[in-house]
Amino acid sequence: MSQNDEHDPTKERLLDQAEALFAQKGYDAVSVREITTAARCNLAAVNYHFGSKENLYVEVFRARWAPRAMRVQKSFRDSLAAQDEASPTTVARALAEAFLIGPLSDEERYRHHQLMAREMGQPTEAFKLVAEEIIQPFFRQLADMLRPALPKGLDKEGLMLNILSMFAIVLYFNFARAAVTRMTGREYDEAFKARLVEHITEFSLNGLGGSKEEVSP
Amino acid sequence: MSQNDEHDPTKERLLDQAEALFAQKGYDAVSVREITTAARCNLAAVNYHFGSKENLYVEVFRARWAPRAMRVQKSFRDSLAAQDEASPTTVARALAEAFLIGPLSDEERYRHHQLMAREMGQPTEAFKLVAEEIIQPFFRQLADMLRPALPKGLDKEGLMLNILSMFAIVLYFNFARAAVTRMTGREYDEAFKARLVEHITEFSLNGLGGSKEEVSP
DNA sequence: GATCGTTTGATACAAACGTTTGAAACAAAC
DNA sequence: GTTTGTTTCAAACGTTTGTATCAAACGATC
Repeated sequence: MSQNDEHDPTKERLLDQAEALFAQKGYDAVSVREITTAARCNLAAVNYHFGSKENLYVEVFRARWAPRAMRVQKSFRDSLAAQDEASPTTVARALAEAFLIGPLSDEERYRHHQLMAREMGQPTEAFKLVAEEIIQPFFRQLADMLRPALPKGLDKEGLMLNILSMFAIVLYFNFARAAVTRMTGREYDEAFKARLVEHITEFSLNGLGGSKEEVSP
Repeated sequence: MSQNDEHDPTKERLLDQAEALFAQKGYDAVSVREITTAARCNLAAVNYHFGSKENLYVEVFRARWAPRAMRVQKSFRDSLAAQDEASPTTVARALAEAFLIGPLSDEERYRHHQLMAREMGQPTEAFKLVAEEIIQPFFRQLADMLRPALPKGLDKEGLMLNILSMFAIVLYFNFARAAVTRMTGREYDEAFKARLVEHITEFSLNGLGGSKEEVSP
């Protein structure tokens, strides 16, 4: 064998272009020809490297989406570690910052959440991978962080609903940019994203049981 | 002319089946043959009645989606009118109830929010219609209701962000049922939907400036 | 009951789809 | 320099796509 590493240029280009197109248009609206043209390679390359269009889609999640999700999670943990303690306020702000500003470029973030939203609404084979290896472990971490600061009477399910709601908002403000821009009249520049972080932090506080705290750091 | 009313059985069946399939699979994953087979009519019927597949899609929003959105809004206004006053608490609860329980069957609600989520992430011609005639007027109503109860210092944009966040949560718990069921282990039965209404009401309160109130009615 | 516009039906069409093929090009090993 | 395994390429495969065509069936009006 000659290689099992990840440095085949054609394969890399296919993954990049496939992800961008799948995120932008959805699986069925993208043709293999469109992907291979964008990746400047032959039509047969998809079937040679990935076996099928569907395998390529799943591989996009394994090789591109999941690593990027890990980077976002790390960004969240780092900015939280810089705080004195993990109060609901600091957790909420760190989460909003990681997912709305964080380590990703604007285009990366858009791709990331478009793909996520599509899988949320219509789970495929890729969702199993994403849920088991990325989302569930992260939610467990979040729950462990927040549990000590919980108000009495909030059970495990209630905590999960709160975490889901925070994610719903973060997801929405990323994947529905067009709608948000239309409703607010604002583009996603740095000022607006900072505003969104403030908003999400404040909005999430009550659910997280931190309504008695001050929002500003 | 023989008719301009809405009682052509074939046309109606086409709209029904098209909506169900578009919601379930997305525009590109559904073929005209699939729609006409489901509607038990000839292949040519789509082009005869709607001119093209794309027109049919837009017409689904005009003839099915929009009227249903109006029914949900009416349900919201009615349950709010039964209250003494439109406090943030009652508004939040009425909204959650209208969109999670409300007048729609479970399948209707699922269709409705699937289509909405798709248009949010990737707006088409249909989104213009939906935004201008349904969403924006409703948001204006909501803003007018909430404005008197606003805490000081919450500007127009902040109010819009709060409304968007409430909708993000409501949308998410409807269109991402599969993901929510996976994370919580709960099916969307009456008990869970009631739990979700409670959760959303409470979660939204801080953002809406009602954190000083009691949640239970 | 003949005539009209309207709706259905079977069929045809070119274009695009995902996938397969087999030969050419390539790089490394001997 | 030949051999070997890997990758790329143009071309073609059989299906399926959205749309067009046109005759048959229908329903009301005269």
